[in-house]
Amino acid sequence: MFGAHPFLYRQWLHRSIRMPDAIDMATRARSSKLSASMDGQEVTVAGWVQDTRNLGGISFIQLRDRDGTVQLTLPKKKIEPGLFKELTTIPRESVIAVRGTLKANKEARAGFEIIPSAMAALNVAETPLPMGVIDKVNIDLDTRLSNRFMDLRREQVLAIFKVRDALLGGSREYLSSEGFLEVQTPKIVAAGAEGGATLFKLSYFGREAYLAQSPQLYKQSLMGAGFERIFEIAPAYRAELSDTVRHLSEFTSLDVEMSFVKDSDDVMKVVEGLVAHAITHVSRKCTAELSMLGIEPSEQKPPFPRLTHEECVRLLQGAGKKIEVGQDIDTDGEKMLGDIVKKEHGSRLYFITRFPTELKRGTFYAMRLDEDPSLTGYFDFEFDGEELVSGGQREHRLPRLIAQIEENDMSPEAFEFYLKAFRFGMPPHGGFGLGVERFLHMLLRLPNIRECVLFPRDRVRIAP
RNA sequence: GCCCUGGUAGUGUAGCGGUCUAUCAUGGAGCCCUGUCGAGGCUCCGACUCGGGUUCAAAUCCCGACCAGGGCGCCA
Repeated sequence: MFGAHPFLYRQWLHRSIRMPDAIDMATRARSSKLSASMDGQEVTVAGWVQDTRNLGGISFIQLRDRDGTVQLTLPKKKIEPGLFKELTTIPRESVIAVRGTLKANKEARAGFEIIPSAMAALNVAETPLPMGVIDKVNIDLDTRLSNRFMDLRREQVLAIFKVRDALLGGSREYLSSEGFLEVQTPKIVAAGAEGGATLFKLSYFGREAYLAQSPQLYKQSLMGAGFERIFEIAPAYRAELSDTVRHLSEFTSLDVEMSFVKDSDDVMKVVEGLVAHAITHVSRKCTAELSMLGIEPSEQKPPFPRLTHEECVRLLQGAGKKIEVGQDIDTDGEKMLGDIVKKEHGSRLYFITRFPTELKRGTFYAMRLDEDPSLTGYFDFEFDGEELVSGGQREHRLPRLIAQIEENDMSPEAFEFYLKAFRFGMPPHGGFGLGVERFLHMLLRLPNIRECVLFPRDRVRIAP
């Protein structure tokens, strides 16, 4: 790997220094563990040199780690000259370890500072940096993503991933408390849940295989297996030619499936319980991160409004949109609807229920309403006019399922492994899929969904 | 895939036929400064995406390629 960059490799060898005996990494404390109450103690800190302010007779260095920054203060007369010189001239973003004395001091913003007595330059950064970490100039998202390892050092970017962690943590907490079992299903599959156009094809020991676009068929198989209530948080792959601020080629899908439901409403209750709990969890746990991102914490209380697809169309017609009942709501209509529902129901979160069968055509496993087969029990769950969740009760009766597969011009033979589970005891069941990045995108009101992924994959980007 | 817009120092930009030896900020190199935290002062460094064309003259106009941004369709 280094073969292509001998220069970089050589430089790395030269500039890296073994940890000197004066610094014991076993005692290293992260910035959040230090406080003014430790006045006079010897401490070891390590991190990235974020900023150096050399005023001549005194210097200040902000040393950053995952938790924040700590200030190193170097009064020239009290620091050994060689150490002063080394610390004040090391390039920004170099990684260093420092031992020193913690001093409580009201003049320091944190209320304390560290007076260094020894340092180790663990990795000296080259200059100039490909992008600034704390510079006050804008950086294009494309530049940021091309230098993502450096972009992720920025505190507001890191904050997104701390929120993501809390969002998934809150989701797991809720689902676990509701008796759902966390599972993992294969991502290399022989057949897709929907049409073939959106599948990434790959060569599997000479045979054709695909990256899973959804765990749908496996989730349902597990209902046949008697797992009753399961969830999965895993990547899903879509080879759609979408190039927008809300699409990714690889995204994280939070999928839920549950047996013995009476109808889609049972599924909706889990959706709203999950979403409300996750938002509340984030609001309580990530106050600092939310404030850094300019987001007001909010606690959402279910139930959320439920509007039938037909009602939504009528609302849009009332607002002057050209649309007919039974017709799909386009992107513009979806956004309008988000505004209307917020105004009339006071909620950013709502369900669109009773989707017309015609609009869920690819979704052959959707159960249709007995009283009106032109409608399904399927719903979308929307957040500020963006689709967050799609789900509903599945068709568990084999003859109808086969008929619906055939109606979609697909061959039941291709789904044999899946259909087999319906022949030997399949309970009525339903579930949903939630786009984790979509959730973050809307919750944090980020301009682009790519912000929510460490290393996003889109139509053109496969590196880094 | 379609429509629109744009590519100028490491980064973000101004300029949009001659006055460009290309603006500003940020950054980098260096110097001064004992309380910085958007530090301050001084010096220097660093760029017109590529290929054709039009013109006396192209960063600037035209064509193509490549790259990027926004929108649509589709979807989580």
